[in-house]
Amino acid sequence: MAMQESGEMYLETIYVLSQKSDFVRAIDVGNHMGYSKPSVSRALGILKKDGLITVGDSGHIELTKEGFSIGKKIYERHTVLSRMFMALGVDEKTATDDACRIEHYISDKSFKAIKDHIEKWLSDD
Amino acid sequence: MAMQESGEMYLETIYVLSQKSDFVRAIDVGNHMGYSKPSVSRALGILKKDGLITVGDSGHIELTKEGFSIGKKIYERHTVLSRMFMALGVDEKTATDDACRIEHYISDKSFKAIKDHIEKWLSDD
DNA sequence: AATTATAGTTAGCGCCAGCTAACATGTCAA
DNA sequence: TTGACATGTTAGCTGGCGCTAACTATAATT
Repeated sequence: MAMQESGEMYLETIYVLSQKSDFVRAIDVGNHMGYSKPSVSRALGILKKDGLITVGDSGHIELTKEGFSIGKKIYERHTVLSRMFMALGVDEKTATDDACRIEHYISDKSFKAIKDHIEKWLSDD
Repeated sequence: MAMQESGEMYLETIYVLSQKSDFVRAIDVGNHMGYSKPSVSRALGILKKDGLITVGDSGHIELTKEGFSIGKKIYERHTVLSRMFMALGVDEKTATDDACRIEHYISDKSFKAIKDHIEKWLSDD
């Protein structure tokens, strides 16, 4: 089945936390997202079942190749969309909040179109 | 409670159908959205309870002032976002599909920023 | 008048994805 | 060693919002 907003958010969070720490545990994900332990536990179970993460005996979460590529993709959208909104004069909080929702709903095609456009636009100006 | 994507879609649909017809019934909404009668029936019940629509004895649906303003607002976002994506070179189907989801998730601030920008950008070019 | 079609509702199912309560484990400190 | 805190899981609740099946009521057709 197609990845849901929820699953993408978990993967993105794991991706981001992995950049900053040597390891990522369920509790870290929950703290970062503001979700309860059981919610995280179940969500990770699904991601594991779907082959998007692996969890070692120590509880350390690793993204699989596919999980990594989704997490990274969503995070890139997040940064590009946030920067776009801020470049348009939107305050940081609103920009990142909006990016955080839209990142899950925009198609590859439209995202690429936006990205290409703002690159051109920001360099021309 | 805050308006959900689902409720906004119903209001937008009723708004659009109202522009084209003398009256709008539940069945028309269902046909347009591709939803079953019971789904529409319940959704309309909620919108009615929330004071966003009224339904006369004939089954004709009317938007209240508040329902109208939401429907109109979402529809405006739909058209502006669609046109934006198409102006960026995205095909019509993708553009409208994306607009149809994003229209529910973008803040007023960011939408206004985008709208202002593309107006300027399209006129400059 | 009897049948059939159209419109709407009620009851109940399923999936998603939060939540709390309660419990199992493991580690660390008194 | 024992008690407390941290981490994770299980069971079960909730609300959102699709669905089908089955019913009612009204309108149109034969």
